[in-house]
Amino acid sequence: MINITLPDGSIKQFEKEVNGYDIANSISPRLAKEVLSISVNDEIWDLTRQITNDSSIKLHKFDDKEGKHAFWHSSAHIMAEAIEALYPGTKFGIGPTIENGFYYDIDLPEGMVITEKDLITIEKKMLELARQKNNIVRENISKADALEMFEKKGDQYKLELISDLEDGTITLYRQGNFTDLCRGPHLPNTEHVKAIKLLNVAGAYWRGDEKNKMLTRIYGITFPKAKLLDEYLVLLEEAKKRDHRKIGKEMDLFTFSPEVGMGLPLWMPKGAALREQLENFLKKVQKSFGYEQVITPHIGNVNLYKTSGHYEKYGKDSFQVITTPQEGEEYLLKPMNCPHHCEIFKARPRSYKDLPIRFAEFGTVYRYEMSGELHGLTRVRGFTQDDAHLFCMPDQLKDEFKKVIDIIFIIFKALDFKDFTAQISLRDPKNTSKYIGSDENWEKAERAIIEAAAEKGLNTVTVLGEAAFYGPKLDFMIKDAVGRQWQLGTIQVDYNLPERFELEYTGSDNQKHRPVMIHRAPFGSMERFVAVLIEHTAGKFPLWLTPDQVVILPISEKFNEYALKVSNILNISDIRTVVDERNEKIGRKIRDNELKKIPYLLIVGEQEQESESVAVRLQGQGDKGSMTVDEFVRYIKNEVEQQLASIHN
RNA sequence: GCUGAUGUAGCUCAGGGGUAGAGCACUUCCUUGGUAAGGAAGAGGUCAUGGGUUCAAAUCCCAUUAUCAGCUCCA
Repeated sequence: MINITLPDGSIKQFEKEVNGYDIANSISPRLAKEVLSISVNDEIWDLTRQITNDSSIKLHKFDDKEGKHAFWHSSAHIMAEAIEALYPGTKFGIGPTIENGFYYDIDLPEGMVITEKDLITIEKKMLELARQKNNIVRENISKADALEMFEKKGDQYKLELISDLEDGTITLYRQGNFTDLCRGPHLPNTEHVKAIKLLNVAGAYWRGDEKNKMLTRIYGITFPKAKLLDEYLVLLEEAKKRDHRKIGKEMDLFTFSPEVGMGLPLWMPKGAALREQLENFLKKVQKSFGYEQVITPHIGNVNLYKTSGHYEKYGKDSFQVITTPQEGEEYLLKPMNCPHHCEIFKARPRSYKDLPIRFAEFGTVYRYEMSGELHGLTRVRGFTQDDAHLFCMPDQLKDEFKKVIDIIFIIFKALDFKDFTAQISLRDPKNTSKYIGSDENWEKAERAIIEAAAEKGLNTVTVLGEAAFYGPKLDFMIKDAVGRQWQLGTIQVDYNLPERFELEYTGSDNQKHRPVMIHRAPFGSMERFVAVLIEHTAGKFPLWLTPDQVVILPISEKFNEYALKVSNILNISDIRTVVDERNEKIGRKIRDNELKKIPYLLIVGEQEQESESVAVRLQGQGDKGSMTVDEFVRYIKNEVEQQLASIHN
């Protein structure tokens, strides 16, 4: 007699051992049809695996994360089966599931390539295989047998994977003519896979190491119903419409020119206006947190970066040194602001009474990113950090750190960024040579971050090996329109640069002490932040921020007067006269054309000359009815002030 | 940097060894008071750049360059 506890706490009894499929069937035939995998005592199993002891279980359908995982994992196997059939001799790397779908890394026989056109053929083959309704069978195998089997197949990638596994834990999955090394779990049968879309094909290094051979990676996604696939494809299309590169072009926010250079954005008037609003907003917040603005040059002597350690780490991969008519004199385009701010700290003796000192600068820096890395505004070679460096006593560190988290919260709240990941990035304990500074300082710094984040009640994920070379970080990641994660805000604790720059303050004991440094940039960079902001709002910025208030008075001699009133309170970068004396009706035509480009629009159309009343409509907010221009100005002023007030509180 | 794809008018794209195409945008005129109006006419392109093959190249081949997707990297 076996007791199976269901998620609601009820217990079902079975005469003898059962599997997930039997349990589902005992509840309802419909469930049995839809169920894909099962959690047994919090371990995910195949439906067909026999449960021999009392267990608590949960059945997973496609709606569950666990169900999707099994579904896509099996789909990856079906794809591999199809590829093996179509391209005999192909060797297989790994084929995991990802957030949306799966991929498989394959090594095609010499001379063969798969291009996007071939994906349709593979899709068809996959559907054909899925329709064969093959059972997917799990099999335990000894390490020796597994090695022998893949040796025979000549699949060196699987052999490499197997050699890293413990004997006794190795399982194979078999469906049709295809067998793969796999931990599982899988669907019981291929028939569940009804809709298949292979999305793209790209290169990927074996085991993610650029020294290894590059394999062909095929990405795909599958669904149990064709309708779900259609919905997903529509979603993808919608996401592409929010791409900041597309919207940026349409709204005339920024552009690139090959003449200027790749990865060097040119901000157009509206984009510059948007940036200015963001900068003003953050400056105001920072001022209330006791920051002081500083300004430093765009270049610095090479020695500055040799002192900081950046030159040794990044020198050869950076824009190269700038020489001068003076023999031996070398400068570097500023790749970061920290060393400059350290020198400001050093410029005069500091007392413990002055700390913390907080130097802020919208500092433009230049980094030679690899050409394949450049991506719209999210990854560029010249960008402006909303940078600040806080110098404090060790016992002030945690408090200061928490205050920076507060600033980031203010920003994310103001711009309605709810869906972010807070990532604690620590150094890789197995490879400490990549980092500078003593173990003791690293431990102190890492502890400070972990504690501060915990005390702020942040849900964090911890990633080893993601720290900066001088210290650990707390990074705030946000996804773009198509689900790629980008790091925005970052807070870093640093005991090392103060040592390298020999920074000191005089303590209450009249002794010299070393301050601790916090590097932080809540936006990350203006460029990347604007990019993510565009994708989150689809270009419909909040009123207080938008550069695109266009006021149009179709037929009115008072246009200039009105425009001035409105522009005094709004950040209007584009007010266009639409009154043409020769033909007063021309105004309408311009307005229609403008409309196409402007996602957020104020239209003020005069209705009755005598009363000076206008029709106001905020695009995206509907009609606001009739009001006079003065009323309109007051209304907008009020709106903007309210928005700003609610943010700053 | 690596693998693959792409580069044709301001934008979105079709075409393709022998006068360069469409829609939208732009200019002028006509019609039209209201959130992507209609009509007529016009302007706009060494088909990314440089070589090669050919009687002939925007088209085929090679190289370069930029963009896109992914990998790697990200102070």
